Amino acid sequence: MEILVNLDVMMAKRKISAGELAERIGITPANLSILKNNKAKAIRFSTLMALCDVLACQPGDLLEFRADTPKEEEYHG
Amino acid sequence: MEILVNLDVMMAKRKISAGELAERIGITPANLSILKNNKAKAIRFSTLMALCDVLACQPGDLLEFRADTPKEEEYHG
DNA sequence: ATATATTTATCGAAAAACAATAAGAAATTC
DNA sequence: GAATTTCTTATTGTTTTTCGATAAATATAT
Repeated sequence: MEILVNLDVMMAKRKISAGELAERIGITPANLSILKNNKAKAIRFSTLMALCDVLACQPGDLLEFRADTPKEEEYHG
Repeated sequence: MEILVNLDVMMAKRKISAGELAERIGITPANLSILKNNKAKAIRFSTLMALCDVLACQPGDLLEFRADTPKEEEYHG
């Protein structure tokens, strides 16, 4: 059960690089990377807003609730 | 330009009260109220996850990016 | 290989969640 | 319409986490 940040998908759709996105939303590339790779534990609405603005999308395009990552055992055991 | 928390809509759909939701996701009613009434400036993924779990919904059902509240002038001016 | 882009890591500072609590306001019930 | 429950607002303090700044490591082209 987790929240995933699907920034990579939206970036691919918009053909925008991490560096450019970081610059346009006004955070450092280092911090954007943390967000993009699911290392963040929270997000400020100001940041989410900037992302939605620049990527022209909705929070639902960036955030996903995944109830479960099925375990190996369920496939093989 | 803002992020809105549409918790009230989802709560209405699920017929759940603020008190019960607070208890089930494990935060105080006071803090849930802040979230529900758009007074929060950020959200932890752990909280968003609990909300999505209990309400059986996606982040996109709870969070909305609104580009603009049209100003009076644009209607009358 | 060289240059560029991204990721990871560390440090410090500022912001904000959240608990606990109390008090006020608003619904609801009787 | 009074009592009761529920919700909201406010305050204080603690803890968590973002985020900037920076540097180093890694990956990705060219």
